[in-house]
Amino acid sequence: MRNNVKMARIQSDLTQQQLADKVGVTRQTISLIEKGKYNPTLKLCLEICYAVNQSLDQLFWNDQEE
Amino acid sequence: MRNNVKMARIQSDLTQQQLADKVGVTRQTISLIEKGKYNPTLKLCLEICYAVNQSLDQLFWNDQEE
DNA sequence: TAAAAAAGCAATATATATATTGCATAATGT
DNA sequence: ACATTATGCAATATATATATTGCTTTTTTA
Repeated sequence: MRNNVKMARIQSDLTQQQLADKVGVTRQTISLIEKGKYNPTLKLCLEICYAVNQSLDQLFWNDQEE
Repeated sequence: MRNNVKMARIQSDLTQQQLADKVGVTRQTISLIEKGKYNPTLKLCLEICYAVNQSLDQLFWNDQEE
């Protein structure tokens, strides 16, 4: 579940709390997603994309690992 | 929750059941996702992408609706 | 046009994403 | 150094994604 949320958040100059508020979840949820310990829903992924102006592929794409 | 899963699945010449088997969920889950009545997890979205050789953006991107 | 296959759909059960609270640790600024 | 802010993390609670079963309706094909 690796992703680029943390990098994109920092580039957007947002704290975890600020991003959480923007997308309507708690700070913990953002923290766990950044750490790769959560499997977020598509809706939340999209909201994070909108919040930091990136696409799904930019933030969440992973080549298929065997 | 509109998406392009149904189109991509048909282009890949797969039934709902075959796609479900490929990605390890039930036919119902695929059906509801195609109908836009589910909010799938990122992991499942990625597995669907791999199964039909498309990207997240191709299958699941939606412009932010206000 | 009838049989077979595919898809829709409803109800209930289960697994897990997310919330909540609280505290510990790390980072940042003064 | 100290105060402040940001982040990590654990435990429990809740909401919801997904499974399961079974039946109906639609689509495909012979």
